[in-house]
Amino acid sequence: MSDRTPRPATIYAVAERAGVSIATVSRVLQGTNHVASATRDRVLDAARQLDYLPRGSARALAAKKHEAVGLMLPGLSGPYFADLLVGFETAAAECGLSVALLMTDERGLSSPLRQLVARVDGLAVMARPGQLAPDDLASLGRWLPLVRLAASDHPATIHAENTASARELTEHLFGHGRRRLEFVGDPELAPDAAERYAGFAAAHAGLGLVPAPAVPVGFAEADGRRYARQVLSRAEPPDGLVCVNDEVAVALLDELQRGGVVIGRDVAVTGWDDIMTARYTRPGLTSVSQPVRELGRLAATALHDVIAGGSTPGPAVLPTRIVIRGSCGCPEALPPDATEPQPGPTKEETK
Amino acid sequence: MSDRTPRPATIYAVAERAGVSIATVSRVLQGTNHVASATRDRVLDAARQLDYLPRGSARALAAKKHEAVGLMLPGLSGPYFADLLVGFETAAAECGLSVALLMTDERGLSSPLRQLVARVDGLAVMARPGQLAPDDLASLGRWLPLVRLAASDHPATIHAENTASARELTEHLFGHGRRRLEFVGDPELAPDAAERYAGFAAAHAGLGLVPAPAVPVGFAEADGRRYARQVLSRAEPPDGLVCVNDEVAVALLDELQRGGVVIGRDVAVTGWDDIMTARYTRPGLTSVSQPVRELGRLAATALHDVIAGGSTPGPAVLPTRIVIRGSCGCPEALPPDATEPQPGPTKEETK
DNA sequence: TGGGCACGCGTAAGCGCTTACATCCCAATG
DNA sequence: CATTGGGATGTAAGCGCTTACGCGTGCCCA
Repeated sequence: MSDRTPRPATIYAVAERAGVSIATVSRVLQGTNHVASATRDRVLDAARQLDYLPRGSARALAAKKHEAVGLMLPGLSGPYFADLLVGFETAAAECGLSVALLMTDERGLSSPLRQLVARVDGLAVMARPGQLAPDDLASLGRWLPLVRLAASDHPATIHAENTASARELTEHLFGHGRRRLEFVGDPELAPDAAERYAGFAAAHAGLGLVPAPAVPVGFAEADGRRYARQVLSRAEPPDGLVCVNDEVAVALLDELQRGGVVIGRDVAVTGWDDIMTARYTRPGLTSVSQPVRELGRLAATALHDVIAGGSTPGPAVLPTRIVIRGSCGCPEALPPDATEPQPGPTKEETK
Repeated sequence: MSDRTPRPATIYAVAERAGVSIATVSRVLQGTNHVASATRDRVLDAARQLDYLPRGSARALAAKKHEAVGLMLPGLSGPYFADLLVGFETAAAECGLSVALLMTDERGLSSPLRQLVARVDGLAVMARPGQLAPDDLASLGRWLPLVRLAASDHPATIHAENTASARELTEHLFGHGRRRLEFVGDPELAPDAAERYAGFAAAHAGLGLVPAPAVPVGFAEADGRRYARQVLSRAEPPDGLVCVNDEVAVALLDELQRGGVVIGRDVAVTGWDDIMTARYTRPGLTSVSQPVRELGRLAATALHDVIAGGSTPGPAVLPTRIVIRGSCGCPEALPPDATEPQPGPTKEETK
């Protein structure tokens, strides 16, 4: 613990011990240039004996690169961000890049952001609308390669497909005979939400219907619960609820059930993201599965390409997959009463 | 995008523009020492005009500190790690520290780890047993302050209480009249798991019973499913299953239900972590809630204290809370058949 | 046998900051 | 009026590494 050597070995110590110059040590350690294998071994030995570890800061300063990328997220609640992060980190590591993380849920972001920007070679940003002024972003882009996540307004954004899936999902509910649909989620809160509502509206337009206005609620369970209670108190409740994400959907579903509503019969409920919980509600939650991890991975590799190659990162849109379970009204191979045996896995029809 | 200036402003440019020396610029920018307010304003102006941003690497090199801490995790699956990360990042940010993240699920960790260690002032490590050789850790500790997470063998570990809660949970099942209990989880896979099994065993010992050997399965849903199928095929199945975490528990619960087993009547099931899904199974999953976010927060602040103060980080053990729902056999205010209205929130008795 | 050419390695010039120390100037003091 | 002290600023020495450049070998080929 406390036998931490006051001054860890430097490249000079290694060079001296190996009887070579620091340049040679440097060459050996990063594998550039040719070094006679005998010399290399001596250097490697010396480094090992001294437990040498090059200071990242010194390397970064001299080489003018950090070998690190940053990821800025608007919070880390829910499985969505965790998965995104996994994909990002994995891909970054494969490219030999460290990952610096910044969550800026509520905090004033200016100072931490600058700190982050000063220590990475590229940055992936996912931010809520209004969280980051366009000026800030422009200024960021002047410093380093930038990739935007799920920002429909940005040219080089990378995100999952929303509008078409939302339309298809909505049409699926129409197919179940549902006509009084509502979109539960605030389009103002995220570009993704806006696109999903657009798809919801498009499906209505396709049938000559007028979509109900979006229900402006947040992304958390509490938001879903709250709205469910409001629905329960209404004289003419909707017969279908297209939720902006699964958190809202499962909470809403749960609360409606507690209010005596039979999901899939009285009302159809759908979510978005296909989180773990969607598989465990009764009925299972029909949802839209996004390749979130892939999204993170793509962000990291895009950054790596830009950093390495210098090309501008292109936009990308990833495909989604509608996962049908019981909450939309589809039959489900599940024990409604668990006393009667019903073997076999959940039926998950994918389009 | 591509109007990225080839050479961003340095401290020299700012100094020149402000008509002062770089020392003064440095002093102004980090608020040390006294600088005449007129001078300060000139410097600040110049910096703003040039959009100056100090290179992190140069600062780190000169100041011999990175102002960053690292977090090493064995994967990021499930809500557990995400929450831990949130706590860690939040606290680190409050201390003015950047966060570098390293996930080392399967990868050979040597190289990325070294890269990480070279760029932070302190490191919090959570690793599976055997993932990190004791030598590695000792060597790490020689480089920088280290905090271990959920590593019962380490002196300065910080983790949540396990044994007592497991014992209490097990005794709760005894109270339901259960006698053929099994612990589903591999004590070899994590110190936490070992401690939980120890508590499970202690409860048995308290009643003069001999605990069944632990069922060595992993932490994932698939592990729970697999074991459930095995249980279903047995002549004399257990009447209580204490699972190492909620992922395993919910999957097992689901699979048993599909096999016709009535949870809470035929068998009691409990989990650990109190993840979101635990609230949505039917019956709800009885689980143990850990202050995971607090754990992350504690790790970060501990590191900060060590870095700043030089004191060795002390161990810490955080309290847990047993959350009773229906899966253990307790009555639950839930609609078994959702056609009959049953208002009111889930009853969650906490000890 | 000599010129050229790789190859292997050392020399030294930075990279952009922090900070100990020196310096300057002016107000306060005897 | 000379002296002194201290606040404001400049000077310069690093921090530990990368890398352009160049020198000295030994070897091949003419």
